[in-house]
Amino acid sequence: MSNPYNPETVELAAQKFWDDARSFEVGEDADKDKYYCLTMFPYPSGKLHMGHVRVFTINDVIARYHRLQGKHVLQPMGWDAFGMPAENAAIQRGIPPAKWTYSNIDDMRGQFKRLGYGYDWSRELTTCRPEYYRWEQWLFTRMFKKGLVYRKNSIVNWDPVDQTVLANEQVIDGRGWRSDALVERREIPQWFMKITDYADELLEELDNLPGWPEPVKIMQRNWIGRSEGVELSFDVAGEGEPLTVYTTRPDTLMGVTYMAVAAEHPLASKAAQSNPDVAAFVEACKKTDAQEATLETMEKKGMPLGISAIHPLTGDEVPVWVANFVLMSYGTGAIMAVPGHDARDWEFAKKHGLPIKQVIAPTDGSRIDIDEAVYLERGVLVNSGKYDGLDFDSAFNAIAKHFEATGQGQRKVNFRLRDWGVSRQRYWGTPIPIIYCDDCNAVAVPEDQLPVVLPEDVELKGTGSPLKDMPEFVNVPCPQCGKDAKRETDTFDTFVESSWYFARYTCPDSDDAMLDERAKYWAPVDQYTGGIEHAILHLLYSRFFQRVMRDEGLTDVSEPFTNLLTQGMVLKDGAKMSKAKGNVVDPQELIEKYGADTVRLFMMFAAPPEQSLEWSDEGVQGSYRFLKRFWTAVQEHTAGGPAAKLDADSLTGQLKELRRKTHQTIAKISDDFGRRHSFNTAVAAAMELLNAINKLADESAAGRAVAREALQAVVVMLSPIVPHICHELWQVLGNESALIDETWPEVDDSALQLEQVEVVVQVNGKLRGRVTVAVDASKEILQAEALADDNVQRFIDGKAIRKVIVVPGRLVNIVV
RNA sequence: GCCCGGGUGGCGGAAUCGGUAGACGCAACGGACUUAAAAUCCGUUAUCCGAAAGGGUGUGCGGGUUCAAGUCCCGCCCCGGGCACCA
Repeated sequence: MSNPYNPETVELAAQKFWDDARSFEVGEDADKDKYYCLTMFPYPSGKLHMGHVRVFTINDVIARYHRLQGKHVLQPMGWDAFGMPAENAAIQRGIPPAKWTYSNIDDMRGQFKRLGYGYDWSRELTTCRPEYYRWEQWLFTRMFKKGLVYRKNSIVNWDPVDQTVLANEQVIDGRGWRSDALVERREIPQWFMKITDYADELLEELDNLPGWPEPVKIMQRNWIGRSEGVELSFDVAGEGEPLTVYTTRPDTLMGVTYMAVAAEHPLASKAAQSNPDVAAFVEACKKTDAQEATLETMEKKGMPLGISAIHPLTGDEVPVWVANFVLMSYGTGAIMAVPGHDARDWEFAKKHGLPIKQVIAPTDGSRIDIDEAVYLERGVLVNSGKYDGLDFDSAFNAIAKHFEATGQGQRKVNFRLRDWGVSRQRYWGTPIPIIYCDDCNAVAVPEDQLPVVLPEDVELKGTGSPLKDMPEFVNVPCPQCGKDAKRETDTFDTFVESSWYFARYTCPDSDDAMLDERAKYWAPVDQYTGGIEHAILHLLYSRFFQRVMRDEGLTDVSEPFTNLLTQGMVLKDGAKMSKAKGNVVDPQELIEKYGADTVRLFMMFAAPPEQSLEWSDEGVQGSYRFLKRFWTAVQEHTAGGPAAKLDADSLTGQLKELRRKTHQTIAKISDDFGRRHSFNTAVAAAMELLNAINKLADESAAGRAVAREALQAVVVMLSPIVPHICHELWQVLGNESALIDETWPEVDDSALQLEQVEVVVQVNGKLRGRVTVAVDASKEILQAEALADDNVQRFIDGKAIRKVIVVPGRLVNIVV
C-alpha cells in the first residue's frame, strides 16, 4: 500500500482545516433552525479520563449528526472549576488552588482539541473567574431580597481532631479520612435556598418532559416525594407544649403505642437534664456522621424519656422515647409509632418489648398475626372504635375532619424535598455575598460592590478556610450603616455554578447582565448529555435555577433541557472510574498510539450510551483495524479512477443487492443516530456495509458506481463518530466540498424493494424449517408452503393439526 | 435501609412493537503470504450428541401467562448508580 493510514497526519490536518474555517463558531441567526447541544461540563482534574471521552464523544456525535441534518448547532465547552480536589492538591503539594486549576484547564483544553470535538471555543467558560461567579452572587442577593434564601442551623460532619467540616466522601466508615477520628454531627448556621417553594412546579412539570428518560423522571418524583397526610398534636403530660407529628397514615392512629423524638428534640434535652442515662444516650447519638445511608442502616436504638403523651382520641397515655433514627431536621423531629403497620416501628417495638396493636385488617377478610409480621397494606380499620369498618380513604377523611374540628390537627401536603443548603466551609468556591453587622444583621453585598472576589494567592494548611485569617478580606464596613462589619467566609456549594452555566454559554461575555438577548435565541438546551449519577441533584437544582432566573425576568423558559441523554458510567474493575478511587485509565496513551478517531470509535462501539461500560484495554485494536480497512477500501476504489454515473434502474443480482444494503444501512443509521441514540449498532451496520463493499469484486462501470455510492454514504454517516478520517476520505473520493458542510444521505425507497422473503416454520414453537416465498404471498400460500417442507412433515406426520399461526413476512407456527 | 438501572457465548455486546437468540467486534484456533516476525487476507467458533442430515439444551434463579417469552407478570439472588458536603 503506497498510502498507509497515518492517524496523526490525517487528524491534525482536519483539525487545522476546522480551525482555519472557524467551522464551529456560531452566531445568532434568526433564519436558521437552532440546535443547542450541550454536555455536562467537566471538573478540571488535570487528566482527561474515559468517562469524559465517552460523554463528550456522544455529544459531539449528536451535534455533528444534527449539523449534517441542516441544523444551526451550538456546542460549547467550559470548566466547573471550583471544588475540593484543588484544595487537596494545595494541601498535599503546596500549589495554590487557582494556579493548579488554571494549569489543569490548559492541559485538558489541549486534550479536547486533540480529540477533535466541534466546540465553539469562543464561548469558553470558567466558573472560578469573577466575571462568571459575579452573576451568581448577584442572583443570590436578588433571592435574598425576595426571601428566597435564609439562614438556619443545620448538621455537618465534624472532625474533632482536624477541627474541620468534612464532606460525606471524606468520611470513611464513620471516621475522618485524614485524622481517622470518629466523626461527629455538629450544628452550625448555614444559608439555604428555598427550592421547596418550587416543589409543586418541579414535580408537576416533569409530566411535560417527553424528551427525558423515564427512570430519571421517576427518581426526581421520588426525591421530591409529595405526600398527603395529617399533622396532629399530642398533648404531653406535665408539659405546656404539645408534641406535633406528621403522618401519611392517619387511618392507623388507633394503633399508636409509643412516640419517638430526635436526640436534638427539646423534650429529649429536657429529660437529659434530670436523667443521666438519657443525657448519655443523646450524646452518643451525635457521635455518628450525617449521611442518610448511615442513619438508615445503623442499629435502631432508643430509650424511654419517662414522660407520656396523651392519645388524642382515647386519652390513653403512650410513652415517649428518644430514638437515633428520628432526625430533628426531617419534619417535626418527632413521630407517632404504629408498630402494627410500619416496618421500622415494628422492628423497634419487637426489640424493646413495646406493645403491637392491630388496627388494619386485609380487605379480603383473611386473618393476619401482627406479632409474626407487620401488615403494611391499606385495608379495613379494626379495633378503632367508631372508625371500624372504614377503608383507607374514608378513615383518612373522617379522622382529618375530626382534628380540624377540634383544632388539634390539619391535612397537610408534605414534601420529602428539603431546602438546598448552599454554605460550604471551604476556601475554593464562590464567596457568599453577605456582610454581618452587629446592628443590621446579615446584609447582602450591594450590586455595585459585586463581585466579591476570592483572593487567589493563598496558602492552605488543611484546617479550615484561609479566608478566616485574612483581615483584608473579612473586615469591611457595613453597607447599610457604615460600622465595622465582617464578611461571610463560607463559599457556595459548587452545584450553584453548574445550575446556570448552560444559560451563560449563550452570552459568556455579557458584563452588564447575567443573561442578555442572545439567551432568548438559544434557550432551552435542545439536547443535554451527561452522567446518570447527576440524575437527581444537578438536574433538579438546574431546573430550580432556571425558574428563579425566569421569575427574575431573565428568560421566558421554565425547563432548561428539552431532551436528556444520561450515559452510563465507565467502570473499571466493577466500580465507577474516579479520581477518588484512583482507578482512572488515561486515554492519552491510546490517542498517541492509535489516534483520536480510533478512541472515539471504540467508545461508541463498546456499549450503548445509557448502559455502564466496563473498561477493558482489549478491543481498541479492532477499531483501529476497522479504520485501516476503511481507509484501504476507499484508496483502492479511487485508484481505479472516477466512477461512472449510477443507473439505479438497470441493476441486477449482487449489484442490486449491494445497493439495497446501502439504502437499508442509511435508513438504519439515521434511525440509530436520530431517534435511538444507539451508536454501537450504527457502527455495526456501517461495518457490515463495508464488509459487503469489500466482498463485491465488480470492476464494471455499474459495479464501480454502486460501490462509489456505498462508500460515499459510509464516509458521511461515520463522520460524526470518526470525523477526521472521513474528512480526508471525502477529499480522496474526489469531492470538492468540505465534509463538515455536507448533508446527510437520503434513502431511496425504490432500492429497498424486495421480491422474495425467507419465512421461518415452527412446529409447536420450535424451529423446523425455512421457506422462501414472494413478498406478497397470501397467508394460504404461506401455510401451504410451510406444510410442504420436508423437515416440517417429519414433525407433523401422523398428528392432528390443531392450529396454524401465520405472521406474513416472519413465520408460520404449526400447533399439533 | 430506601429509590433507579443492569444480569445473554471465553469477552464487549445484538435481537427496536411478544415472532429465526448470539448481528457486529474482541479473543482463540486452523490456513495463506513471509527466511522469520509484525501487519494483512481467508476460514472455524454457544453447548452437548452425531460422519452428515439433523436433534437435545441454553438469555442470573424459581414459578406463571401465551400458539410463541431474552422481551410480559409474581417471588428471589447478585452487580452498578443515587441518598442532599465527590463532581
